[in-house]
Amino acid sequence: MTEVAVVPTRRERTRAATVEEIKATARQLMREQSTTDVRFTDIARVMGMTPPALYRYFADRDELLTALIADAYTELGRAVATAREGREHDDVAGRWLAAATAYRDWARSEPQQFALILGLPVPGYVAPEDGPTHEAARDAMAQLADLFVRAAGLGRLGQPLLPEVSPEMAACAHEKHPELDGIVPPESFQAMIHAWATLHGITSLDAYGHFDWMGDEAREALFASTIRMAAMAAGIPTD
Amino acid sequence: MTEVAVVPTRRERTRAATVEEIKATARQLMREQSTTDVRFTDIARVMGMTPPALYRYFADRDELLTALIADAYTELGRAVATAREGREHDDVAGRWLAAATAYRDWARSEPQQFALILGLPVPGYVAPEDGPTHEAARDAMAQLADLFVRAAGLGRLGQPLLPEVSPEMAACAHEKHPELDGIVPPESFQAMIHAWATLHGITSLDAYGHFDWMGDEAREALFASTIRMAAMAAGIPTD
DNA sequence: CTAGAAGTGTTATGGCTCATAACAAACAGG
DNA sequence: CCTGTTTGTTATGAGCCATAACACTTCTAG
Repeated sequence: MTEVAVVPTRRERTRAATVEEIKATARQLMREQSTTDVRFTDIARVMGMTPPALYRYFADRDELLTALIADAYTELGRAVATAREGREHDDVAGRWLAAATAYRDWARSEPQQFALILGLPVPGYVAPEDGPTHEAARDAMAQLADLFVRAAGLGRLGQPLLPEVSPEMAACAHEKHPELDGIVPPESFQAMIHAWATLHGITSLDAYGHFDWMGDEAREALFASTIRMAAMAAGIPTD
Repeated sequence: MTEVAVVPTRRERTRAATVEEIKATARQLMREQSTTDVRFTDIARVMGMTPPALYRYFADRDELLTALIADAYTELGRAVATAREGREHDDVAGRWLAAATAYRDWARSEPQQFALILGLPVPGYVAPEDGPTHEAARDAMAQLADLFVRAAGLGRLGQPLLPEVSPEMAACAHEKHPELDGIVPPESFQAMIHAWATLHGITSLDAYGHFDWMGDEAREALFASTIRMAAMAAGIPTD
């Protein structure tokens, strides 16, 4: 346990680079072919290798898929967090808008990866024990929760449009997110999920092309109004 | 053009029955395997046939997929319409709740088919010219529009939470849905899509298992509150 | 410096699926 | 009963996943 390799060796670096190249190539092919179904043959061909060589880096397609899911989940989270951090700490309205827009933009630019983490589980893929699949949901919630905690701390978290909460939801909030106790009231916890659902709905429909029948300007305006409505309904200040 | 076969022959009937059995088997396998990726081999095995026989009924996998998508779109529409018709004509609140619940229940019971029409377009599948893929969106909109038209006719369509509408959205409403002119104002048209986005978001997250971390009662309560919030925000009476 | 070990790539192979071709059996109408 | 259509079969080829066996490169220890 002493003297662990703090500095990666040359081999470790080249191996890591190859792993990254494989994943990047897979993502590129996913974009080009508009599918989450990646063929080892194609990845290898693009990389100038033969298919079996990929098995030195990933045991099978599921393992590659798991890595891609983990990456996607991380990248979506990072995109949202970065956008959020770009606004002042006390600009709650701006932070909600920025985070929501980042969520939407990432989904539109990477619809396959978005589907990978928040769509129907991929053919044949089974999420590993406590895997990152559902963690995307948890993380999205955590980022939203941070927004609500901050708004509450600033005393700017308004009452949601729907102030009633069922005992089950209140209990769920207390059990699953005890860190919010005394800070974000149950009705705001519920409203938080409402806001996320609205954001996720408009994003999904948009990312999968179901608003293609309307013009770009109208679609942008629709998204903006949806986010604004969600904020109003959730008690997020809209300034 | 005279004397077209109004009565299907025996052959036509058996053929249609086989087509239905193929589709039903495909749907069954989709459910059992939790995937939209259906293998001709499996369908044939379940039906006691050999794989090439299926090509007598569908030219290739895409054609079967197209048929399944068309069916799914029809069935979702029918499920929602049936639920809606189960309520009195003037029970606007009940109709919204019933329609939304049917939408969610169908998605939960048939997540693969739901993903087929409203998720990421399937690997390799290209929607035929004016195909039914995006029609699911149009149909969902039409059913919602009917609800709003009826509410407006009864004078019970309230002002939405967000009364402002961008010129682009107003123009889009006028161009794409001229039948609503003078009946459903632009801000309510916009609110209608907001309501659908919220419904679709909560439904997608639920159907794909992203609320599995909460108990069944909490999930039900969450759905009910979300639908109620959406109604309030859209100006649908909640009684 | 030089084996031997570890790592990384290749070709060869088996099993599975999609899809077509060629052929056989069942069926409808004169 | 006979003939053409429909519907099924077996045979076959191409492509992909995955493994096995083998070859080359790179690191490391003596």
